Amino acid sequence: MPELPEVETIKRDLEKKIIGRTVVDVKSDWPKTVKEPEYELFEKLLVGKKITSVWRRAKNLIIGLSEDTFLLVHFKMTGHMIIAKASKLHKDHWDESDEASPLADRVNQFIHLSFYLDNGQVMALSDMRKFAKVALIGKERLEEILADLGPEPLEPSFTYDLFLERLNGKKGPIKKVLLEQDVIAGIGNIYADEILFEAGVLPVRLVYDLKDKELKAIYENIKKVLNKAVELRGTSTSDYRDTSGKKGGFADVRKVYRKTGEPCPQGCGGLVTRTKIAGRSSHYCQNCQT
DNA sequence: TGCAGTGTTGCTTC
DNA sequence: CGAAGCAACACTGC
Repeated sequence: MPELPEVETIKRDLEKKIIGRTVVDVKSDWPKTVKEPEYELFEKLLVGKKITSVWRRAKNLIIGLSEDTFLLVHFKMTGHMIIAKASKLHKDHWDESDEASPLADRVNQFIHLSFYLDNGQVMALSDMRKFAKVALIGKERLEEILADLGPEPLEPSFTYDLFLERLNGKKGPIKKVLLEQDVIAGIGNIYADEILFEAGVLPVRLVYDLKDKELKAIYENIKKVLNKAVELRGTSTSDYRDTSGKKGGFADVRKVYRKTGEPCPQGCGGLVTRTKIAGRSSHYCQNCQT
């Protein structure tokens, strides 16, 4: 699930926990996670590199390393990063009474790539479905990979005019277009549904058909919903956890996503309905959204 | 028991 | 060419 708010949460945690550390070892039981360079070289190149910065672009996490190299991480469906003492990642050391331990949860068994650091800690990629991808690349390659992404919706530079410009000429339902990373970067299925609910706009509505007032409401709620989700450290409907293994708080305040059949939270008397748009399940209130 | 559904994206197919 | 479908993988719930 890691969408913009989840990756932002990971980024902020990592900034506090890993900057200045040096990678001393790399291990993986699923080398396919590494896209480039080939795994053996990836491991070899990483050892000895110092972590200098942590960034986010759309749903990508970027870890800046010495010698102008970058570790690019995309979490896809179930990936997330865990920081723990190296000893905590082995079952022998599992303390079941420790709620904050990543091992208090079903996280450890899905760790497929581990970066051992020079302070006895590990940064570990936990990823049940093994879709996550990482790459170790230079600046030019990084820029090439990120080149097609649309604007960052939480940046002040993402103005209403820019939003309109990005939507201009886009075909199909608004829900589908909100998910397109080259139009606006970072929105996924959960937040697209929540944004459209707050805006009172049905997900099937065609972009060219939306009125000024509706466009404005969507624009404002992109910022509002994403900011709220960042504040609450993301959504954990399933496997997502922060770097300490804790769940995000947005799942508790979400209004429609995966609430099919429940009464509308606005109390309008309608029920939350589910439909499929562009192959993705979409949740909305037939009463409040028009 | 079995199969549809799950947060993403990029490749294949039509 | 664009759009739709599916594959990558593992698990949950009906």
